[in-house]
Amino acid sequence: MGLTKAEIFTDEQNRMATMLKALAHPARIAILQQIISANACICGELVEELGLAQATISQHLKELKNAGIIQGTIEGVTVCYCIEPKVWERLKSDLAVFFASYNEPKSCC
Amino acid sequence: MGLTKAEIFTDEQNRMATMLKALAHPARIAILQQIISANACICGELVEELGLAQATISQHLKELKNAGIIQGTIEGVTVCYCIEPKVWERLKSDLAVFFASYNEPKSCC
DNA sequence: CAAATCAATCGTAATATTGCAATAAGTCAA
DNA sequence: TTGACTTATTGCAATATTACGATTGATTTG
Repeated sequence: MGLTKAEIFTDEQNRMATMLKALAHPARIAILQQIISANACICGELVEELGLAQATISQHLKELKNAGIIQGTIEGVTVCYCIEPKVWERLKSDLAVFFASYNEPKSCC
Repeated sequence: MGLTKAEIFTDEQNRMATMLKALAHPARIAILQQIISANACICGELVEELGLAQATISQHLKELKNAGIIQGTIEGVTVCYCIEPKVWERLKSDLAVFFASYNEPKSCC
């Protein structure tokens, strides 16, 4: 169907999956790495750095923005993107909790 | 197109995106939580726990297995799934590094 | 061996995603 | 106001994903 049955899962599971999906593309990973390494923000330099069309980059930025991971501020002609600290920290800690919930193999198949 | 241009990204970015994509579905999050909380392993109990058809669960398990996150062992008639410790730990640490690469807002838009 | 049981696979339908060209929309500078 | 420039949006085309019924394959039990 291509349609997730969101109603049978918990809010936590849905939220987590949504955030992970926003990250689950190499272009979006690359965009985030660029934004982070440029310390402050970036705009259409992303189009030059990555080898994708402007429309494509804009679309990926939109998805990251929809997930709340980044924030975009219009600065004259350009748009400045940066990490949304609270969402970033929350996701970071949610993932840490999730991954910590598995504690080594005691006995297994 | 629906086809990612994997060749323009680094191996690291592609690998990370692939792993995240494997996690990026509420059913797969739920499956992993079940496997973890059942301490050892599980099999078709997942079909009962989650409200999805057997074929659907099997498909999700296959994706997790393809990503290397879980491992399945045939035990008679049933199949026992469990976390693959090494892959789990590696992903855990890769994500920790990724999320730690952003250190609070110094000055931003 | 036959029946029962469990899981994987196949086939199909209904979306979703990715990527881009073309175009629109916004802002600055002259 | 008119260009020039930057980003967003629209409209495709080409896959990919999600879900399930039906079937197949493997294994145990009667």
